[in-house]
Amino acid sequence: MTNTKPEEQTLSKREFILEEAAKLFVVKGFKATSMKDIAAVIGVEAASLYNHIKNKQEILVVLLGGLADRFSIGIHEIVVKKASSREKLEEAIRMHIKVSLENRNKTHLILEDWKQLEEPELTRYLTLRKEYQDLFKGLVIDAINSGAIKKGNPELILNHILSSVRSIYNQYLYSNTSKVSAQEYEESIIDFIFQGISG
Amino acid sequence: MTNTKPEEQTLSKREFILEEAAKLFVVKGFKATSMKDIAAVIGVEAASLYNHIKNKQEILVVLLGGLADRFSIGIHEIVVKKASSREKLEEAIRMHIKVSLENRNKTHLILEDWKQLEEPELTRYLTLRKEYQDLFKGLVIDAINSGAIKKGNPELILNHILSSVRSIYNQYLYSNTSKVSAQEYEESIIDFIFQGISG
DNA sequence: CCTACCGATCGGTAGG
DNA sequence: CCTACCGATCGGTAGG
Repeated sequence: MTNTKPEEQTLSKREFILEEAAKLFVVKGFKATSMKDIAAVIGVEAASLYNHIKNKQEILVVLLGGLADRFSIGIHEIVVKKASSREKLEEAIRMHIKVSLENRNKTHLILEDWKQLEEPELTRYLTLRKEYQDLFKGLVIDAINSGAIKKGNPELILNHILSSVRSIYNQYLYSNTSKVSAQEYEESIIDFIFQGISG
Repeated sequence: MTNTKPEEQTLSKREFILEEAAKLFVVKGFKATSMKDIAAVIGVEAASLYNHIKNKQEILVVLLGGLADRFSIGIHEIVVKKASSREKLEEAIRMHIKVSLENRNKTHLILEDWKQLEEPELTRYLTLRKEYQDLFKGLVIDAINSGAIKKGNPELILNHILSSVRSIYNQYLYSNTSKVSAQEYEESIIDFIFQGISG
C-alpha cells in the first residue's frame, strides 16, 4: 500500500519522457534528437533517463508499437463488421483520421523515423504495416466491386486515400490549418477523398 | 582546351556524389547517413569526398536548393499566364507532379530532412516554401471565386492537394504502385484531386 | 537522481 | 585520392 505511490510516479515519469521525446522527434527527427535534448526538456541529466527507459531505441519501439497496435485493432474491428462496403471503407478512413489526430506527435514517426528501428522490431513493424494496408486494400476492392466507388487500380486508390490522411501529420505543410477543429478536419478529408474539389 | 576534360570529370563526380547521397538519404535519412556510407557507395575513402564537396551540409543545401528553385520557377510561370483559374490550378498541380516524379530522390528530402538545414539556408528554404504555398493558395482562391471548384477553406483545400501529390515521395506507402507509368500516375492523381473516388 | 567516465562514431583537416 | 589523425558528441554504464 505505501509503495504504490512511488510506482505510480515512476510510471508517469516514464510516460512523460515518452511524450516529450515524441514531441522532439517531430521537430528535429529521431536521429538528430540526443538523450541530452530529451533530458533537458524533462529537467534531469541524460544519464538519469536510463532509470525509466532501457535505451533510446526503446523509446522509438514503444511509441511506434503502441501506434501500430491501435491502427491494427481499428482495421480488424471494421473488417469483420456487417455493413455495406462503402460504409466500411468510410469507417476505416474515419478510424485512421481519428487515430492520427489523437496521436499527432507519434503519428509523425510513421513518416521517416520508423527507418531507425532495429531488428527484430523493424520487421515486426513492416509486417504490421503491410497487413494493415492489405486489409485496407481489401475494403477498397470490395467497394469497387460493389460499384460504391469508381473502378481503378486498388493500390493507387489506397495510396491516394492514405496520402490524404497523412496531411494530418504533415501539418507543417500549411500551418494555418490548425485553426480548424478536429471534426471539421475529418469531414473535410472525407469529402475530399470521396468527392474531390470540383464544384 | 586540354584541361576541359579534367574539369568535366570533377563536375560529374560531384554530381555523382550528390545523386548517390540523395538515394542514401531516402533509405536512411540525412542524419543517419554518414560520410563513410556515401564514400562506400562512390568507392573512395570518406576523406576524399571533401575534394568535391565542402561538407555534408552542402550536399543537403545543393539538393534542396535546386529543387526549391524548380518548384519556384514552375509556379511563377503559371501564375502570370493568361488562362482560366481552373486551367491554371490544374497546370500548377501537374507541374508539381512532374517536378516530383523527375526528382523522386531529392523530393523525398522535403518530407523531413529539410529540418537538418542550418541557418541561413533554413530560413531561405522556409521563405521559398511559404512563397510557393501562398502563390498556390492564390490559384485555389481564384478557382473558388470563379466557381471552378467548390467553396471551402482555401488552406485546407491546398493541404489536400499537396498531400495528394506527396504520395509520390511517400511511395513506400504502397510499393506496388511503382508498376504504374508516370503518365498514368499523373492522370490518376489529377482525377482523384478533382473528382475523388466516388462512382 | 547525479558525477564521472568510456568506447564508438562522427564530420572534418593536414599533409603528402 | 589516401593515411593518419583530431576534437566533439553520442549513447550508455558504474557506482554511489
